[in-house]
Amino acid sequence: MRYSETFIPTLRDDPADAEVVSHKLMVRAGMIRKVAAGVYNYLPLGWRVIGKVEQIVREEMTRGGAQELRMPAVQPAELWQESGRWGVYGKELLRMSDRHGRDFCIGPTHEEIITDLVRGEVRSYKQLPLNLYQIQTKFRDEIRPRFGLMRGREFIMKDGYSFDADEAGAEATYRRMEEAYHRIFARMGLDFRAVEADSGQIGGSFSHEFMVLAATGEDDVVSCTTCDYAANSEKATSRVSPPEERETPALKTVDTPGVHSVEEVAEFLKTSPDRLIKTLIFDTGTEGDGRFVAVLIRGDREVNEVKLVNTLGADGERLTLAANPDIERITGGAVGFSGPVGLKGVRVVADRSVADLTDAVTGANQADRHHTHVLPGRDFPLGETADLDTARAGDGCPRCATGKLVIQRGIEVGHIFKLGTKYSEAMQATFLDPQGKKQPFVMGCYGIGIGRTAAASIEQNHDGNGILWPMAIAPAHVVLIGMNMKSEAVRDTAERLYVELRKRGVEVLFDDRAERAGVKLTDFELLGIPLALLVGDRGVEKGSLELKERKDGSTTEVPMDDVVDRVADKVREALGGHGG
RNA sequence: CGGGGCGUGGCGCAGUCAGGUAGCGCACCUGCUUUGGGAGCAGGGUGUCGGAGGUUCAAAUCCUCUCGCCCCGACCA
Repeated sequence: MRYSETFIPTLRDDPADAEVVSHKLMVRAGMIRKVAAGVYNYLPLGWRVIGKVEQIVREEMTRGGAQELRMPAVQPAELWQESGRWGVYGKELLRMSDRHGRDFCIGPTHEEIITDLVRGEVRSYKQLPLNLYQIQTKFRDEIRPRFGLMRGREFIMKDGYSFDADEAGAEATYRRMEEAYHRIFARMGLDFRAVEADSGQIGGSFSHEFMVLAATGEDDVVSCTTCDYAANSEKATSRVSPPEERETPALKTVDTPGVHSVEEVAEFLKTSPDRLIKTLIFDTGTEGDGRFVAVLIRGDREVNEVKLVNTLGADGERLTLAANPDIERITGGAVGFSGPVGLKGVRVVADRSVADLTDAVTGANQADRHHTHVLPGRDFPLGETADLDTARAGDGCPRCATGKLVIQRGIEVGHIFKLGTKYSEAMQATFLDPQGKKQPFVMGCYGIGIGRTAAASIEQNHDGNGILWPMAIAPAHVVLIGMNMKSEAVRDTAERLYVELRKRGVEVLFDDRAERAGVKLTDFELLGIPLALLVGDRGVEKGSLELKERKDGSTTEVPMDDVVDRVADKVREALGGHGG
């Protein structure tokens, strides 16, 4: 690439509408331009980065036994109705109709399409396993797109789907994909963690997210300081030790005038927040008897709503805390004094932390009154219990005995799910097993945000002057800078090196512009290409050129005759055995 | 959807409170000089001030509506 002929519109100032560093730098470096909220143009340099990321993904998916194909972006509503998701996917699904009034959507994901394809073609267990993927533009009408490529509405995703004959096969495929994902993100030089995750809207039995650790991440990653436990905060559990066990005298009701909050109650009754039982009335938003649910949790802990949604089988978008009049009707008392003792006609779910409590305190379902000396199981039935607790930094690790949990921010760049038979059953996608019996496919699905991965790399690798691309996904390996293109000697040397470097498989951005050296060096730093080879009169006369590392700004003198070898070696070394 | 903020040459912004000929920096174009860390001098304006309506002798500025964009929130008892 000759800089003078390439469309690289760099900017001196940060764009006014960008907040995070990857967004600012990708715009400034002339890699992306916004078209609408969450919708971008990918300019030549940005598109090269995307291409590099895609290529690494392809290579490792192939190694993991997957095959690339391509499905349509526009999908008919019927398939979504069949899977049941047309009704539940919500406003994120961009819907439209064609000239005949038939409903379509722009695919946010392709479980329906692939399941339809495979059920139509695969008849026998002998044709399994099958692992298919594509790299394609997706559209999700996000509530709030933001941060450039980190959360776009239109975005490029690698989505893969596997079909196995049984659980064991599906599990093996899942492991192969998990390994492939580790290789993919390691090759890109990212600092990441694979964490246990909630499977959310896609559904299924279990899943892992691949999180790039960065302060601007939108997710909280909970991990153990000593063992390898790591989970999304939506899913994370922790060891919560109960307060000291003690004898519980007979239940007593006491006046607590004007005392509402957990802290106030604990102080007023001379006890600690971890002996309180908070009772929260949730509204699932559905009609009928099961609409309201009372949730019990220890006073010093907080309900994890994602876990609650999963436990209740509720719709996460509809679940809210109940309105005050509803609370008063259900508990028969004032808001702020709810408690499980004598609570009737409503489903009660307790967090595990409540089961261990002795000599506890709860609201009495009357204004300004609480119960003391409450023993779960004795004073109220301890029916349904579940893990509903939000893990916190400093909590004990649930897996090892000694570790403490820490919380870091992470960017979700990949997500793998074991789907089981959720879609194959809903869509009656079956094959014949060796006994000639119909069986539903056991599925998995595997996503990677291509653009988001590029953005995450910048979040993790940048400095005050610009981007620091790892060699593997940089838009070029080296910038060949003609320091003064008016000098004939410089021009001739640079032109010769441009040819020779490319012959050696090095990707060169030849800065042949009639700009001053300072401008070129500044742009080199902004663009973040790992190496710069400086060709100036000084070096040409001396017979040695300067090779500059973007990462630390260091410069080494290389004899003219060795320059091509040296650059080629450095590139090969940085790619770690994977070709350019 | 709720709250807040912002829309003025390509980009970043001032001007809006207090109505009176649309500005600054960068970029861009021409010429000369300069050429190893964002050059200097001289000349050049490329704008329906997001849009529509209203008030006024007069609107970027005041009022109403509308569109777009950004941020926070949409469980925190």
